[in-house]
Amino acid sequence: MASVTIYDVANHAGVSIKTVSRVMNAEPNVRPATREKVAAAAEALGYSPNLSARSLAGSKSFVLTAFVDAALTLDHWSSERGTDYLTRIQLGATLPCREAGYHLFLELIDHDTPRMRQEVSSLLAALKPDGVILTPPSSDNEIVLDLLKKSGTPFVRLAPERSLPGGLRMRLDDRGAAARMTKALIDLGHRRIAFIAGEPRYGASRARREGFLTAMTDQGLTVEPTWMQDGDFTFQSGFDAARRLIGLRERPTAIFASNDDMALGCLAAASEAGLNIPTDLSVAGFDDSTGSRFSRPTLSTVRQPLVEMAGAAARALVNGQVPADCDTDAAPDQFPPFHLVMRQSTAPPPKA
Amino acid sequence: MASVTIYDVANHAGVSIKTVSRVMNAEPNVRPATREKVAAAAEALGYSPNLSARSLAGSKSFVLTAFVDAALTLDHWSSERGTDYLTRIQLGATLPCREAGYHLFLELIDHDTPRMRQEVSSLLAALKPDGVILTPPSSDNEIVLDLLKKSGTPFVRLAPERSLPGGLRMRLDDRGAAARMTKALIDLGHRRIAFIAGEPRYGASRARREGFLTAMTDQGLTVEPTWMQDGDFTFQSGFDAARRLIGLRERPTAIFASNDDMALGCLAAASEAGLNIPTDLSVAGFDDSTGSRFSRPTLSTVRQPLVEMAGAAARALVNGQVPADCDTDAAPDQFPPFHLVMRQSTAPPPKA
DNA sequence: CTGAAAGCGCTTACAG
DNA sequence: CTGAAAGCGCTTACAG
Repeated sequence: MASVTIYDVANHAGVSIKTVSRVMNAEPNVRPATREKVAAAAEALGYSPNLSARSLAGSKSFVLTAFVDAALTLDHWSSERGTDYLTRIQLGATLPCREAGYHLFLELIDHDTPRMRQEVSSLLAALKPDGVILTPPSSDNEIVLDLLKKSGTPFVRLAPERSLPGGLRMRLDDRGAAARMTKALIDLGHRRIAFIAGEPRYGASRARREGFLTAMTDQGLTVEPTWMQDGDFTFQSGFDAARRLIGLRERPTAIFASNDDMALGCLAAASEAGLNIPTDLSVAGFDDSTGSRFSRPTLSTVRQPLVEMAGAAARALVNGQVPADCDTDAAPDQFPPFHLVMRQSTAPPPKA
Repeated sequence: MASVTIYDVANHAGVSIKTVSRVMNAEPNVRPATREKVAAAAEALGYSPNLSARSLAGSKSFVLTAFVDAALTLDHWSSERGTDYLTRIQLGATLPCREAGYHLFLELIDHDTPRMRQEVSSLLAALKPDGVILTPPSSDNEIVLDLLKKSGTPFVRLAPERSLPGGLRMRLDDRGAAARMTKALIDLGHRRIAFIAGEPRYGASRARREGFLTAMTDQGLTVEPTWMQDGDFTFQSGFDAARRLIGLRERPTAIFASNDDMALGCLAAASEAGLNIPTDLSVAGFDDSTGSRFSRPTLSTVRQPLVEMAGAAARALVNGQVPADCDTDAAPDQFPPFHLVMRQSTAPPPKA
């Protein structure tokens, strides 16, 4: 079946193709009667503008690309473990795209391979996306960020971990989420709560630390200096910090590690010390990483609202709200809502 | 950054754009020296052909589209249950696409809504995909099939259930898989094995039935006529059939239901009769549906190898092996390998 | 083996 | 408010 083009519609409606173009793009300066005539003709002929032609002629490609790590996806899939990035991104981004006449290419990227630069570079050249949604670890990949900037493509970085510049950085409200998790531990009955901070270079670390301290203070609880431990977001640093905390004379009844990897380190340290989680000690993490769902016990944590974030990212991109040289954190009121996920690693404190 | 075009490469190499085009598309009739010169220029400039331009000028769009059900995806995601279609399709189809310079649009389709026809139709008009991969329930949706045929788009139907015509139909080897599951039950020690057949209109039903009978015969086992029950692939029909089987004087020790829904019906009937699965009775299904993974007990079943099927589908499509008017079952040697997934619902028969 | 011309189906920039 | 011309970056069909 020969496809119907803008010329067919123009003929059918008795106008020029430019007028058809105006109507299809909802541009101003068309008389209502003309507009309706054209719309009717398009409807009757079943006309939809060819994406390639629009893309080639115009300044927009009507294409968004999301970068997702190939290895991570493969791992998620083959281990048959719950939630995965791909579906969440797709679900979140699809609706805003559809509403704006956009289409989404979800590209699996082989991070940390020699050919990645070449792959990403030709992806951008071939697709010319109007915007790119980066998910971890793309969000923090210097080569990706570099290529994106050079190509002048607007991009949104979801849940970036490192304080690299560039793009619209979108993450949950770390401060508020940490405060809420702290409050949840307090509500369980805990009073002696320790905190393991992350790599201090990252804004997220500071924000989570602040959230913890604020919540404690707000509830009228004191924080012993020895309960504030430094970590660097690694399992090992969580393990070491937990060891120190467990050895304390005035041992805390709960540890809030400011990411899941460190919280998993706490579980290991507790196990080594013969402590039962959660009856002897509660442990909470942050991120809702895959590991948190399959540790023993499973970890109470804070979930990054990836679906909502992908939606907000797509919306910002299709609305042209992200300039090519953007280098800002998303405004606080754009912070998507987070969720506390309380699993097996937290419980009321042991009776004194 | 102004992007580099075919003209830049032509200038750099001192040839015409047509020659550059030949080299980029690996066409014949270019002197090796010229070819190298052009390749070097493209490399040096970081040139990648613009997909829109190729698509608009040429007969191919270099785009494949996969249709996935929106509601199903949403359900999979929000229930936080393992495997999902989306990831499997993406993983399977990505590699063949990449190798052929193709890109994949994964489109979420709202099946069974009034606007579906319009949506799919404009999708095809806008994207002009060179091929479409259909997953259930798109594989059996008459409107989708109709639109695809009218548009002249080659398509592959993954795991189609109904005997509607059209496309390249790709499914696992039902006969072989049923035989293998039967063999697995026999290997567990079962001799009295019942079978619940599906809707006889479907080829798959007949094939599974044959596979069962063949395996029983090959192992020298007899099949009582009362052990062969008719079902129609619904939960209810499985429930009813299982009731009849359980009431038999010579009750079978295992029931092989030829799809998961019917097998789940068997579980319900067994529960009603106070039988313990698997100690009193083994039950096996077919499909590896989501339900099979979360029933109590979890169901032993046959997995549709969706990743491999998506891969084979993408390969056939990008290689142009699927004519627009294709209406055939994939050749038996193209049947992707299946896997038996033995879970909690099967065990050795009770000691007599 | 190589290239000049035409055209894919739109949007842009401009004119009226 | 509407339209005629030019051009986006390629491939096709043809010529040499």
